Amino acid sequence: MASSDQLPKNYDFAEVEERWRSTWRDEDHYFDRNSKKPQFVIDTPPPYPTGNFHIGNALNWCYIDFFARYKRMKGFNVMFPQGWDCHGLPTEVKVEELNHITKNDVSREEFRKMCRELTEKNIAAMRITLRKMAFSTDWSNEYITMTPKYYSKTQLSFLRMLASGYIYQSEHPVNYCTRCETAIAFAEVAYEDRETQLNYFDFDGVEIATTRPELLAACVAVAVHPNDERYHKLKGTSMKVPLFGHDVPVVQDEAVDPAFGSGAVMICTFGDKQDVHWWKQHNLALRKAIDRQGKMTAIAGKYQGLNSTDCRAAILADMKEKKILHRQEKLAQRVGTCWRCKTPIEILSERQWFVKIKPDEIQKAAHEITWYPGHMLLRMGNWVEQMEWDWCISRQRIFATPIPVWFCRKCGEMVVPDEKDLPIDPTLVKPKHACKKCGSTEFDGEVDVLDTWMDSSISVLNVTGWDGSGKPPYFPAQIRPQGHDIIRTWAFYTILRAVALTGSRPWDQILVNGMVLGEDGFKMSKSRGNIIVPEEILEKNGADALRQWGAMGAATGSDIMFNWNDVVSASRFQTKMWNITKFALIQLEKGGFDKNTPVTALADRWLLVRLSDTVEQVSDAMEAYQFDVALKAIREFAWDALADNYIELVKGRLYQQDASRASACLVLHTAFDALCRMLAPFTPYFAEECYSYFNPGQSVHKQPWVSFTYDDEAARVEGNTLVLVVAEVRKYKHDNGMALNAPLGKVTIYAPHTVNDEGDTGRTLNADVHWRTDAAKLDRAITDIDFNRSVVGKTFRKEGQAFMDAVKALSPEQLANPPKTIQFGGTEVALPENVFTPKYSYMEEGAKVDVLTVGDVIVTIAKK
RNA sequence: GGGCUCGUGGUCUAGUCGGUUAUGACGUCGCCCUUACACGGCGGAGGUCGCCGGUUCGAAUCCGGCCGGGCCCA
Repeated sequence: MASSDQLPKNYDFAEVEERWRSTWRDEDHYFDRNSKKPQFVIDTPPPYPTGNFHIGNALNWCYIDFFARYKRMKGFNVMFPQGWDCHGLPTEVKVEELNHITKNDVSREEFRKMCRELTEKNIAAMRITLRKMAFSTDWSNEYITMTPKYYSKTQLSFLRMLASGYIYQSEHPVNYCTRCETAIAFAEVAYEDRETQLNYFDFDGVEIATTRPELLAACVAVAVHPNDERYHKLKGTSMKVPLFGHDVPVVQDEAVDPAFGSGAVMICTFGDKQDVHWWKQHNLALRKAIDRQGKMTAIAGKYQGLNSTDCRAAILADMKEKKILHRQEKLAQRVGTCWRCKTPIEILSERQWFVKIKPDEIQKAAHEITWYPGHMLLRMGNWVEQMEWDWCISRQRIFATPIPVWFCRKCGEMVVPDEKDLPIDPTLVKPKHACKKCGSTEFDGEVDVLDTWMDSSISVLNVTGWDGSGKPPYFPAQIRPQGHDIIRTWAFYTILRAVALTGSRPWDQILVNGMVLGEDGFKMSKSRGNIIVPEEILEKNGADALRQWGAMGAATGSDIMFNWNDVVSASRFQTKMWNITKFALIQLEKGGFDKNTPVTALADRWLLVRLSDTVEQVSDAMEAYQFDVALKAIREFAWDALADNYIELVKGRLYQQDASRASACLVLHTAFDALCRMLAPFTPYFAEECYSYFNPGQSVHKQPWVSFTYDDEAARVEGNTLVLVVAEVRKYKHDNGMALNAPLGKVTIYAPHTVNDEGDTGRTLNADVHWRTDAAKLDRAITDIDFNRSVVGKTFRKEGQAFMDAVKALSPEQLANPPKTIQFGGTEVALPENVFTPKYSYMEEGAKVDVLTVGDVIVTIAKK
């Protein structure tokens, strides 16, 4: 044990956190591949390396670290890996920005190199924040998706799914961002409200309303509702498209809303998802009017080369000139946009690669996973149920995992590499063998690359040791922690891939965290100016305070508003605990106790009962990932039970030197030790610091989780009474304008049981206290009656009020000594036990005394 | 329009398989520098638990409707 004068007066989080950070060793958090302990593998989210670890990440990682540390203390072999999901557009855009180039100004390889360098720099910056936050990361299991080691696994998974028929290529309409010049998946489409114009124009004699006149060239049909009598005569005919002159059929479809616009609608390839639907259903022609750059194609005739906005204006102008534009109306609509750049997406038909979605097997696996909170499973279910198209996994970009296939230049045959040659970039290397079909040695490498989610959706396979040969050794993982915003992407794709590649669910449990909102209750955004970065909190209040906010800010799973109040109260709790530490150290260094000291005094036994309850509550909450409940119970025990009640009660005993002192010392030590351990997952720096003063050279993070139990029902009941009595007398002092330590004179406590308080009550109240078990010899008058309404209601139901009136009508003698039965409403009924408590006013031996009642305990205070 | 979710003192929040006086934090007001702590202690004020209706002896809690916020999706 260290000496108490080594403790600084104030807790200096900056100094302490820095010191432990440089003391702790990474190896202590490594997953042990030779361990016999049960495994607990975490499928940590690999963040996108933007260079800034934002507060949403921080919350997510707090949860992970809480249970990672808890599980280690519980004896699990924990793997808390750290990945980095590198590929993708934002980095490409950033590189273009920083270097003032576009991706086409340099070679693909040069561009990739620039992306890699930026990513490495960003990862380095984010690692520093992770370390400051004291996350117990397993750095031996770090993975970076842009490295050959990782993306060879991505490519292997691609080849396996290609071989098993999950992956195919096909020409199919896809969502396409013409600014990013790439296909995107539905999960990457963000819908935004926009105001647009609905244009009514003459379409070969029929009025048609459209929001997208620029797609006139891509018109392939006119659709009407089959029951719409206005258009019965059009059935089976064809119509001439204005301005362009090609003929299109008239089709009938129930999905046409006769009340919208004119009730006749033109089908274009493709204005929206509905067009795709109709196009498939009615087997219509395909007319591509917009190309990958968003420019009008040759079929747009004189409009060729215009972008869609200019084309729209030009076509409307031409319609006006031809006097076929009838009118225009404003219309609010939701348009699909690219979630990264907010450009409205186009639906283009392109040759792309797809992953087959099999809803049933995904649902089955999703249901085998335990979801925290449970309702998040519904979100997954809803998403799976309404999937219409397969997952488009090809992208026309550069910084991504290459699709490892070639095509024979002569016969078009697809050629794949040997698995042992992975990773490969088919644009840089050639196949090792000639084409099996035609013998040609001329090939074109696939230039499309993979969707980033193809990398990250095998994170769990990567960490559990998947290499394509049999079941991965640590699969499935125990838990996936992630936010609810990426259920439809990361969680969904991971389940899909795990099932496709291994046939089973990827994890046992999934813990879904909420979003972090700004202090104003809105999503954090630059425009609102409500962004809080973790670094700012680390600077002002330290990692432990930030972590406490993460635990207590809201129930696990619900959205959490950032709140400086919570950070401040977290810091105050640390101050309080720091002083408890100091007090305990000062008392315990005086010595005089050992583990075999008998614990006899009521206050001591009571605290052990409270501690036992707390340990149980906290442990249960940790198992259920209810970090708010756990930390709240810890704080309540430390602040309320230990500091405000117990220490105040036994202070006097600790200041003196006798046998009863040892009992208090043992209890104090037991409680303090348990507190350090329970705090360890939440406030690792702080818990380590406190623990180290009592156990120099030892780390609290290597101790087992608390398993303390103490069963003493009498101590619970009587101790609660004791605490309430003391509080009541303090309040009495307060009400009488006395200082809390002012001497009080004779206090007599009439309790139903003997109380061995070792003089604690008298010392803490600074009074001449006498505990007695006999009945108080008081003249008492009943002033009121308290009913136990839960008993009254259960027993008498509707007659409850009548019963209470009957009791009130009893004489004072009867109330003081209640009969077994009572009459009311014409019948005689048994008087239930504990159904009422009379309120008394007391006189002791004719002398003036103040009387307090606490439950069934009577306290008389004889004034001096 | 659909699904999910939330609505509790000035602010944030716990409680929600019904039951005596609705939890805590921050703020606020009063008293107290008691040999761990004034970054503290003790106490007070402050709530028609979104609104309306129902079930019940009894509803923040269960049911129905409405209003409002958030997220996801049409």
